[in-house]
Amino acid sequence: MSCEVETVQVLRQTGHKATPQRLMILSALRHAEGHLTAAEIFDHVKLDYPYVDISTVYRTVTVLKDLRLVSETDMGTGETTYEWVRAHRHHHLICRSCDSVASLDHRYLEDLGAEILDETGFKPDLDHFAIFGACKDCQARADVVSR
Amino acid sequence: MSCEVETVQVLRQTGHKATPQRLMILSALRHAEGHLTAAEIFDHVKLDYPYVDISTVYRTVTVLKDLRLVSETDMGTGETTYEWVRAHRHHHLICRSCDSVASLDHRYLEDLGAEILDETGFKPDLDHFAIFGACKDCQARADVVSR
DNA sequence: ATACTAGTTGCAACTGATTGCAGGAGCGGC
DNA sequence: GCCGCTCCTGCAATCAGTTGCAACTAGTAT
Repeated sequence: MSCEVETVQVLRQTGHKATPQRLMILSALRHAEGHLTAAEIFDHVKLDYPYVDISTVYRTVTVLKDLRLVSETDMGTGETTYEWVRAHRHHHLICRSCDSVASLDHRYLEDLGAEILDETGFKPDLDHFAIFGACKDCQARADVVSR
Repeated sequence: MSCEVETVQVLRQTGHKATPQRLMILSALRHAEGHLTAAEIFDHVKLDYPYVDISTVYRTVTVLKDLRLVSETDMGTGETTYEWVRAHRHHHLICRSCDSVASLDHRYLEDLGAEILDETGFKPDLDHFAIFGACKDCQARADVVSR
């Protein structure tokens, strides 16, 4: 647990409290590479503080998500995953057939967002999407049965 | 229950069986206006056949979803909703602040899909999206706190 | 009509996630 | 340093959705 000063400020400025539990959850997310499930965060925090409750993990990631500090993604595995939001915004292309995951630059969604805002006035959040479909290889193999 | 002949054919052609339970679930979805939750489908079917199990409802909508006969949408209410796929493909713009729901024409997503396919070779499914964000009114009121 | 088989059902147990509540703790003001 | 308001936590109950399994059945072949 270290260097979380800015995050703590963001929390306080928005009327939230910087509790030890939150800092531990924050730290787990910050120092992880890529996505973590709620259960993984839970296990990680338990090493330092065995009394945490899983509901605290869920409530904390909800707060962090609302503050746009972490992104939430349903990768289609049954468990939702969370990721610390870093500089490089990206999305995931998940193949329904072979479950491979590729990255998609934020640019594509940015254009879509701008277009929707222009034409409808609705300002979409397109922070972190999981887009399902068929990857190149599986299309080639054409064993994608769907219809 | 009527006029489900084509659907029954699609089921059979894909190696599925047209069971009474499925026909009732199908009928509930077909004759409903808009979205239904699994629980709503369940209640509806129970009127005709009180022995259905909720797991049958879930398994059936999964099959129908895979066949692209119904679309699944998480409207952010905690319950997933299902909708019979009709001619007019559309998406939903859901305001995080006031929970209002607006429609978005499929065209926007179609362009994005084509672009992704061209540049990455990944063929995305963009059938029916729920896009969260801030509606025009709530942006104006600027009581959208986020960050 | 009968038999066979793969897909389906209902049940019960289970998993991931959410919620209500009473006690506890952060943090801004004095 | 202490007070008090508000937010937060852990617990337990609950909800939405999934899964393993044995019994059953739609649809096909005979």
